Amino acid sequence: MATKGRRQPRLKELSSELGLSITTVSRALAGYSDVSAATRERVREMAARRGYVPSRAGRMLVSGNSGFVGLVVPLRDSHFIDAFLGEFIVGLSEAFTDSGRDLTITTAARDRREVDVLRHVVNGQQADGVVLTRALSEDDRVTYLLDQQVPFVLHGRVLGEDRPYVWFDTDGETAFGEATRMLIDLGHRDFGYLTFTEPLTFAHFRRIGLEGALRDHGLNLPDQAIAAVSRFDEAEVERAADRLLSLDPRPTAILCATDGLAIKLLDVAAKRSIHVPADLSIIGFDNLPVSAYASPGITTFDQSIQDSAVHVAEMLVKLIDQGIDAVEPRLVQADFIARGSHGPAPPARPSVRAVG
Amino acid sequence: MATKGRRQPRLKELSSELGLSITTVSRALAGYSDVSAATRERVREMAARRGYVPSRAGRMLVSGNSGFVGLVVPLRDSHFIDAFLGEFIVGLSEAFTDSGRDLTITTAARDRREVDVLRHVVNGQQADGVVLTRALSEDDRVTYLLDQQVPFVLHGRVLGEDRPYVWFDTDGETAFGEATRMLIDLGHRDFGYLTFTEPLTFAHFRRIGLEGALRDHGLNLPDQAIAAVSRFDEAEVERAADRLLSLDPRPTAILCATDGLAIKLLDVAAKRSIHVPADLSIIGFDNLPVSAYASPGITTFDQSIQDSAVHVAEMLVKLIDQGIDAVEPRLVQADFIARGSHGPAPPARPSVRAVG
DNA sequence: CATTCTTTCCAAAACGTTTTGGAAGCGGCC
DNA sequence: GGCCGCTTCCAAAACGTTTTGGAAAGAATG
Repeated sequence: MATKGRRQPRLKELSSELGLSITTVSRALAGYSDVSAATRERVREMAARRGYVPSRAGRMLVSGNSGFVGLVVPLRDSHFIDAFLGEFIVGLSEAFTDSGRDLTITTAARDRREVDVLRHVVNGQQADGVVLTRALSEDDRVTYLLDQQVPFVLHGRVLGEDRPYVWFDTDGETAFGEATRMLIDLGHRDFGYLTFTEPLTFAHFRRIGLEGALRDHGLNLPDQAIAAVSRFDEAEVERAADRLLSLDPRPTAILCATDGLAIKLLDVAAKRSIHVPADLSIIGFDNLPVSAYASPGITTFDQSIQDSAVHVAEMLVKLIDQGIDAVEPRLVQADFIARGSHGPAPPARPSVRAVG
Repeated sequence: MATKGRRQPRLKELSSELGLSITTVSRALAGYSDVSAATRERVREMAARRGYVPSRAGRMLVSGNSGFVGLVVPLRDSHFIDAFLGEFIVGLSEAFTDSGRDLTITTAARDRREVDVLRHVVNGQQADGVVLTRALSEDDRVTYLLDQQVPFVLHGRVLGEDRPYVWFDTDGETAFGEATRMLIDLGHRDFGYLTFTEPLTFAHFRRIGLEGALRDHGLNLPDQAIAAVSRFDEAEVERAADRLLSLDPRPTAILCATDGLAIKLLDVAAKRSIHVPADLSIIGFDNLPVSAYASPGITTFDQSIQDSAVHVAEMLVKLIDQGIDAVEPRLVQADFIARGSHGPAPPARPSVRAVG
């Protein structure tokens, strides 16, 4: 056992030292009018001097609210996605603190599914609401929280949920649609898409944007030009990139679901002496810090993770305080960041088959 | 007011449904032997079916422990340091969850000093222990927590605190000492140091390492070759880097307290057509993801932030459970990551003064 | 049969807070 | 003097849990 630290003063102690009842001290600190100005001052002075802060537990018990907001982070991902999470957490924490709440972070370990951890957090009443990141197309966390009527905000969207819920998302469909149109204007005709096998909703929408724009121009994305990799397997990304670059005809433009993938693809292209952007245009999403320093810099979309976090936090606070009718889901546009990884399509060259 | 969600079942409810007392249900779930095996099973089955999780508040109240561990994050810093924080948080959370605790994150907003926030967290009994990052040479947080006898682990060290406390640090002194010796062997004689004005202890030790190695070789670091910048002011970094590169004689090797600074310095050098590493060797610290992608890649030291976080978490858990005698402070060595930003000293060239 | 020991259960207290429903004292009013 | 209203205070209850100190019933022991 650790040596018990000097115990913090509690209401009982303050009240006996002041010769007042617990009730009066509590009400004085809360600023109620049924305690005289003189007493109020006396109480406040004493509380300040003793550094009194009400016990969270006592408060929770009577109010039913914990004053905490929960975030369940999934088992550890690749390095790049962790970067997202870190920034997101810092942004959330800042915004929640502004509203007098604190953020608690629980990890879904290897052996506990996220929804189980969530159930634990919710049923243990250790959070008045939760934030969900990394939405899946069909997400059991969303179903569960809706069933339980627990306030939550989803960063991202799910597909096919009829009940209303609060989400915040970046419009990847529009972004990749516009990127694709731009590339078509630059002469590109053979496209590829590098994405994740996990049914991440954002990857879905980005693909929809790409395919929609292609269709509008009478083009299409052949199945073999879509490479999907698990986000837990670094090596697989290289193999997938390699496969895309071996296609015949080889795509002249590859859109990547995230910057993390784009950077890997850039590496693989370099190894095969495929010049970017002369031979190949690459476009990513997220505007990771590294993307600016890759050579060439990755052309990408910025969605200001910290801003997203702040919005998500504000939405959740509003949801908790005022109910679901007070808050609208929100779709924000991503900013296009033009850097060096895209350019005009290379002059048409005969396919390997035509040569052979 | 938000619509109250379906209330979670509590002990009282379970007990009345089972026709048992609250005590028995509680003890059955806790596995005490004074409840029959049959009853225990019956209780457990019911609890599982109803998804019962004990209320954190109730537990806290009686046990005096919150089950939370606190982290107070300082007001928002520059982008690069935030990257550190994010990774650190994810590592912490993972390790704490393994020990059955959760991490709470509170932000020191613009107007609240860190130590005040800390006082709030501690006196409100919302954490059984806290983690401190970014140690300052003289750190009022450490003084406060020692006074209050609150368990804490400091990531970093302070100077001149006599009482024992638990810290975890990376040996920047040895690292920069060795880097300096290596650079001396490569022919460098004129060194510079780019650091922070804030009295961050890690910057202090890194500088000690640099100066110690210089002294061993009869060299020294002139005052004007030390440039210190506030970590909140991006523009100042450029000015400082500029100033270092304008010295006469111009340093041929500049050590930077962090990779963030090193990258800025690299940019400024490029703008002035100073070639790295031909004209200037740069060495950083932290091994940020971007450092690998800068060109040339930054030679740096890796301290595996996630591993640090895990160690810090484990130390704190031990400290809380077993007391301060059970846990030793710990100094770990950083890994040298040789990349392209350092090399042999350029051939001696006459100083500006000698020419004029 | 009376006594002790086990087994199985439970009522009550305690933790710290806020809220509810008064109570006491006082001055002013009829 | 009796009544009212105002100001200022407080006792008690409630929130959910764990622990303490039994109690009741049956089994083993004398």
